[in-house]
Amino acid sequence: MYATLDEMEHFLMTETYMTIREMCDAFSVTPRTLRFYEAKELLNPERRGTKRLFTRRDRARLKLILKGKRFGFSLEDIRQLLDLYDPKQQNLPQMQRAYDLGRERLADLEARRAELEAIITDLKANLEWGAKLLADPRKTAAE
Amino acid sequence: MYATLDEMEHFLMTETYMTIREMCDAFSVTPRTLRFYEAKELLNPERRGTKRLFTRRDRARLKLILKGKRFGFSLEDIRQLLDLYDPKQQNLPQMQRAYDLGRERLADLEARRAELEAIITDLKANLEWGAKLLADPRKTAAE
DNA sequence: CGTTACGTTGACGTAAACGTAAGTTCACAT
DNA sequence: ATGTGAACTTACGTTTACGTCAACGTAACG
Repeated sequence: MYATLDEMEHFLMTETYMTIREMCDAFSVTPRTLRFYEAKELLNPERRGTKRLFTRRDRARLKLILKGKRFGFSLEDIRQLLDLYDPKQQNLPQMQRAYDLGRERLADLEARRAELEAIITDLKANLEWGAKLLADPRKTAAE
Repeated sequence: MYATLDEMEHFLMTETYMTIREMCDAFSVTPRTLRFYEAKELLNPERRGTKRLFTRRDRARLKLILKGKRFGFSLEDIRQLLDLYDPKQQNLPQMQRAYDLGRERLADLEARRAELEAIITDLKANLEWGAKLLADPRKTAAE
């Protein structure tokens, strides 16, 4: 589809509108997924007649959605985070709420980072132990 | 239930067996969840008669399960990781497979760590921008 | 003008991860 | 002997996040 990844990135950043198929190819999702996200108000593409036209805003949001999912956030969690990222807000009380919510999320994410760090360290140690065992099975009984 | 967290930790580490209720209280899960994990072969408590007795091994595994879930791993993903952590393995080919799988997971986790780092940085920047806006709303129009 | 390709809206199906209710059993106190 | 409480099994229900038709619209191509 694209000669290089950079070419795709450029397309993603510059192009004003993208069709559903272009979106699917660019993000490796199915049309069903995009329509589902729209139904859940995570995206809201414009329409030319009946067809969807995804904007840069939709692309930015989709990126965040996919990342969020990889960290075990539900779509509902993500929807709330998205509002925070959206420079379309101007209602002050609502902004304050989004801000507070954002600080909570940040604390949560930093806690996760610590956890993740621990898990990685742990797994590494375990793998090294496994490597030794595989290299010299006689050591099996050793502490 | 416990006077301090340390007391609970001590209980978790020293006690040989725990009932399903003790497990639920200690890990904030429901009985259904523990039985479900057993059915999926993520845990295998011993039995006194018909009742489940959870061992230290079960507790260690449950800890990992809950962590894994927080990072978006499926129970099936986790089941495979658990075998890797288990010092009960002696089958060599199976160990080799677990080892290889573990290295893949490690790469995956390190990639996630990078992503998480990026997300945190991003969110921080966003929050600071939000803080300024909240402090001085007139700046709304500024770049 | 037909058909091929792409897109749309329902509507129903499905896998994962439990929730929930119904009925049973077993230890133990009254 | 009987009730009370905790745990058990069996089985169907629920939520999330889509997959998978079916039936239709429309734009373009030969």
